[in-house]
Amino acid sequence: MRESRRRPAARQLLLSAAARVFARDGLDGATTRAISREAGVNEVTLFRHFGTKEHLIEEVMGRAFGNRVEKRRQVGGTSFREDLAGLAAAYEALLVENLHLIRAVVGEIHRHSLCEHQSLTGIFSPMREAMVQRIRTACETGEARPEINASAAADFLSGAIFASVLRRAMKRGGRGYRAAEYRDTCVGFFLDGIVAR
Amino acid sequence: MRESRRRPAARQLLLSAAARVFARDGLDGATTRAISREAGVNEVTLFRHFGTKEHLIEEVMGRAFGNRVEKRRQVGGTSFREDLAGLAAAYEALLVENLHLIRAVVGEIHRHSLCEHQSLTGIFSPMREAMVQRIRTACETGEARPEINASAAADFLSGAIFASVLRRAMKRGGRGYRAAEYRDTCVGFFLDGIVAR
DNA sequence: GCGGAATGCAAGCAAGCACTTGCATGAAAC
DNA sequence: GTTTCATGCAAGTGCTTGCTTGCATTCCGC
Repeated sequence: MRESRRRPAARQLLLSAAARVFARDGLDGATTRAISREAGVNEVTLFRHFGTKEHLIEEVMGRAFGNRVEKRRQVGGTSFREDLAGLAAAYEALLVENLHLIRAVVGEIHRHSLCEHQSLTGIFSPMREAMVQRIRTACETGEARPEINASAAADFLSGAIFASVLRRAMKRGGRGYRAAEYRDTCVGFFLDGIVAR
Repeated sequence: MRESRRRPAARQLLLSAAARVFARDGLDGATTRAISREAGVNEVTLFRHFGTKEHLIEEVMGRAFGNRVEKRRQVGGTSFREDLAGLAAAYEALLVENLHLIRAVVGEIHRHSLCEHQSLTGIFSPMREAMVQRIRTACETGEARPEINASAAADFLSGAIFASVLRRAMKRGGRGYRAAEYRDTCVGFFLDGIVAR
């Protein structure tokens, strides 16, 4: 990059500080003063680099979600069940890692110019795609019923994981089961259903 | 109520207007000016009634979620599958109905004094409880496998519904299937699993 | 060493914010 | 008819916000 010559320190400091402050205080709640203070940089420098707060938001979201290359979607397990459990665990870890930013996005992004699609596609799609692929393969190899809609199935499972992460983040007391335990239970329900036979 | 004598119009107008503006602009984004203008009352009246904006938020959330008596949890269907499908549809309708407020809560409530527990318990719990009950009954009557954890199962299904509502609200393009269709597919997965046998 | 780019610093501006004060009004309660 | 009380209105206070300006400093390539 051409802007990385000389002293590009401030820009990076500002971007990572902004991500933290956005996560902590929300997109609207985060002030340019707080961000620059967190970055250890003068507030003026923020505006010299990004022009407006809105541009800063766009850059932060783009880096956090958009341009991310997901490396975790390894599916090298032995069984369908193991692969799915692994994907569910990886997806949950990804969500937990970015939870505060996700909460900010869910609540506030609709009031900003940044396209909602771009910001969430980056974090939801890669993992979803991996699940869709694995389920589709399973349908072909006979591990899963062939008439299954792989996209809907992936949305179903990943949605349940997503909601559980959100629920754990909002509720004070626990729910009587631990995260990993709950995740495995979900994969079990997903694969076997709950109906007696 | 003793405060309903005389002219209690302003208070109710303010509460319903606040709910709309909070949903539209977020908790922080909503200004007392905008709320009072939407209510058609003077801004001063808002402060005379609620003292601070924070108290207003508490009242609105309490009325929207806390004191709500859920009447929709009728479970009079014939089969387990039908009952579950009905509960899922009712739950989704409830979520869609309050979606904007829920988004605001998810994104911003952690910055306000209002207890997170109270605000979300009211909207999530009643429907969840109905699901737990029905699943538990199914386990006893043999409609579902007896070793199923009814709480985890209800969280699983309702979580998937919740995430699908959020997903539809955020994504521009559709996903290739309609809401009802997807919901029924979820219930199907939930009951039967996706594994071939 | 010199020039230019990046950064810091002090100050400030216009706007918007939550919230207050003082006073007038009108309708209901007595 | 008088009192009471909810409400409206106009104005304003102190604070914070995003953003700007002008100028001094520091660092790096040439």
